[in-house]
Amino acid sequence: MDAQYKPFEIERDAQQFWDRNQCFKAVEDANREKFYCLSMFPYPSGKLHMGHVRNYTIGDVVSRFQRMQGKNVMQPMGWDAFGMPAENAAIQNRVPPAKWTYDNIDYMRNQLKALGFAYDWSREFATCDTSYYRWEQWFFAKLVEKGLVYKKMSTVNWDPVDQTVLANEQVIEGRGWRSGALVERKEIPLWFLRITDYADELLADLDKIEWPEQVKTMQRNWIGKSRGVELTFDIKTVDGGAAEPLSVYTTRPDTLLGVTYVAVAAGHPLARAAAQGNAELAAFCEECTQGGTSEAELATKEKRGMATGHVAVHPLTGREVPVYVANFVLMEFGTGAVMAVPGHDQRDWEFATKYGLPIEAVIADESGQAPDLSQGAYVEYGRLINSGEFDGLDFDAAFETIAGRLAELGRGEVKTNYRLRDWGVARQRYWGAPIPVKYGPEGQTVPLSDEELPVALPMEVTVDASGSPLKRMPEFYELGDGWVRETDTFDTFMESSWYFARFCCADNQEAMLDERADYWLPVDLYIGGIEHAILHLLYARFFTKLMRDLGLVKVDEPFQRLLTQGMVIAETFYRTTPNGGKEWFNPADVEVKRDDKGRPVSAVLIKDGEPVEMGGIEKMSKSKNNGVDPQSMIDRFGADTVRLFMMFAAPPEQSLEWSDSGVEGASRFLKRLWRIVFDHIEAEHLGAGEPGKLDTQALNDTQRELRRKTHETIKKASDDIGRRTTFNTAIAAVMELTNALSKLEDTSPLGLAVAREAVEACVLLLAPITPHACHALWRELGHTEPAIDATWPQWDESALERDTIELVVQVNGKLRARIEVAADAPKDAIETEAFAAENVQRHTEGKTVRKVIVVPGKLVNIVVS
RNA sequence: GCGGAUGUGGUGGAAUUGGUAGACACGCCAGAUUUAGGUUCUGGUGCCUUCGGGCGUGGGAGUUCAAGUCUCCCCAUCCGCACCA
Repeated sequence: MDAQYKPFEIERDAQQFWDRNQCFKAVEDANREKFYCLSMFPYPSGKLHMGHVRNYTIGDVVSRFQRMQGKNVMQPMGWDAFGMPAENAAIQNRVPPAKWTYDNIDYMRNQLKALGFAYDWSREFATCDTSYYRWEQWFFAKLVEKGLVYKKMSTVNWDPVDQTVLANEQVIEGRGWRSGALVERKEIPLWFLRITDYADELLADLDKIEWPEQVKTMQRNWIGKSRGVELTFDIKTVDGGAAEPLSVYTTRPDTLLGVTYVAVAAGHPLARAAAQGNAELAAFCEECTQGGTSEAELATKEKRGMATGHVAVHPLTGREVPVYVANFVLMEFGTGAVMAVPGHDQRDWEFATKYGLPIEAVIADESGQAPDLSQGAYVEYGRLINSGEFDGLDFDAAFETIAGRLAELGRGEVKTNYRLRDWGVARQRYWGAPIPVKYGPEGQTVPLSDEELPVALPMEVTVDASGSPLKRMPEFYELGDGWVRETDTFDTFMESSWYFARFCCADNQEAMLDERADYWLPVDLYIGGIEHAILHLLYARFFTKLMRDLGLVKVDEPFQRLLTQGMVIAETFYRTTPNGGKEWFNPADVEVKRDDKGRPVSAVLIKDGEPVEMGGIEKMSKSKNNGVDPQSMIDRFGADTVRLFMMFAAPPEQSLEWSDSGVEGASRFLKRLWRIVFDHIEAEHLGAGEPGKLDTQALNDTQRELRRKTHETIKKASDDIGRRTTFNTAIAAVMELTNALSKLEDTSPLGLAVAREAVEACVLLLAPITPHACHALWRELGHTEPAIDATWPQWDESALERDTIELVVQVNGKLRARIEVAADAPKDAIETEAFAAENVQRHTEGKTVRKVIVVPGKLVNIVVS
């Protein structure tokens, strides 16, 4: 054994061993408990970033840990390969998206291999492989047959200069990112999946899965199930005629008597009709179509409106209130119209204040009086006032009574609503899976049959900024006899909604899924960024239910446990350029100066020695140039050091701050571990050649203490990795054990035996985290079976027992003494001991003891006054 | 704007069930070895202090014998918002 830790040799050897023996190839085995561990697959953007390394290290640690628990583990990897960046790269570099994507995949695969992840590479695929998306097309066609798909008009961001549809990301402050043109909202027909049909099940099944509560809450709020009333207002037009009654939905029917106006979307038929004879209103409606479609943009922009001149007739009182067109009401949401109660809704209040509309109180505050509405709306529940016959009712009674009255009058009904909207899956882009539908000469819309599938995406294309090349390729869409193929492609969320199932049987060319999916599913632990908490995870859950209902899988939910990992962040550095912009410098090119307490005070660029500004700690990104390249770290320290640092620096759910000195610390620890094991083996050789038998009855105090530390560490690390997934504290515990081990100077046979137990525990407990070093060390310790297949160490409860324990003694909650008592000492003996302590006497002298609290095993608190 | 989180020494973090705040590591200081520097090893390190002790977990209130942990209000930062992935 080499006295020196040489990570590059060790890592090469270990990886070759695993590869040669196909250690991570997963085979279905009904007699063993399975564990399917999955990390969110990457988009092949070019090279791995630290976020990937963190994500995949977590998955790998859990996979290797579960394998050591004896489970049949499957950990696959693949590529989420469709998406906009490939098109953008194609425009910039004139490389076809397919070539760009597959080149990136080749590079990134090698990076993953260098990190030593225990993947079953035989299951690898990219979603842009025809052999993958053909089944998505097949599945979509089945959904069309089942009526779970429909086409309807929908709003998109339209760039009038580039004549193309823009993603929300491509709309910067209301303008197209390339053209700079003011973006317009445009209506086009698009394909939708009926996710709302599954809203109730998606909501209810959240109770079945072990996900972080915050993620479940976000999904519940996103689905947004509410109970309310849908009611109608009669409309009197400007000229005194009648128009179609206006339908609105409200969750606060108790405030119905406080309605002082109603508002409709600019695209609402009522608004369109009113605009016809009203140039000013028409101009306003036109203005409302400008700007992006994102909810954040709509919600934060200035609320504006204009009266239509029409009036709405209150369904209960007959009162006539004005009808406004408002820019914050959208056709996509609900009925495209809202009733406004400015007294009890803040947004309505602001709008009413701005346009001088009446604000009336119909809900009493806690004191039973009309609330003060001069500074804002009163939005709490309360008893009704100024509501005629409904006065005095509380929310529940008012809800039922008013809903009942509306129903009697044929003016409304109780209705359950969802915030969730159906999923628009069509994109007007090239680099995606073609939607498998054809259109006939008489307007027929027909899903493609099995014989017509797959529709392969043409690979040799020229991409420019003016939209999908498919729309300019008759050889793609012309089918003859007047039939044409759909040129839209799928939302890339479609591919990521079922890849976890395909990993179970990626080699099946005859079917989408087979019985192997029943063996592996559900995924036991799914790991990925919190940014996917809603969309991706909701769509994957939805797809699982669709696949179940088509008989393809047997599970209701795809991911039993979920771990949402935090971001990787780093310090930023910049200089202000002469034109007022900022030039960002990579942390690798900057040297930070510290004061004598170690506080960073300034920084200079290494290249020119001139100062740079410190811009604060931010998420690693291209725009701030603060990304640390994982490859350069692997090249410098080796994969184990990078993995160890990532797992040690923070618990997985929190953001992790990159620190060069932290990485050096991780490297130092591995060197130390290596030397401790080396020294131990040397000591064994210098001694009798064999460590003595571990006779637990014969241990002296020091030996017993180390042995207790060993077993405490095993217990803690097992719980930290297995249950809590707090790898940082598991590592800290092992570090404590190595610290104790290096203090031990005992070369007696029994001492060596106790030390060996500790050394082996360290190696095995760290094996999932730093697998290469532990692979080598385990072999050096004389084991022929590889560390990956070693049994996870078990703790011995009897080793944890103590004869005496230390208790703290508080006086009035302040720590005053520590006492050593027998582990089984009775309460009164503990009290006596506590009062006997010198410092306790000093603080209780001349005072009256009011109370004594004894918490067994923890403390004694003496309350005096 | 709406929804969800986070905030603890100079720094990353620990404290799992309301019970010793600061484990472990980084940094810094001192010493040893070596010395060109680094490496390695040992010890110290929350702040204030009249050396008795006092203060201290973003800020303010509250519950409790006891609060980083529970409740209320406020501030700051981050994530998501349906065509980024």
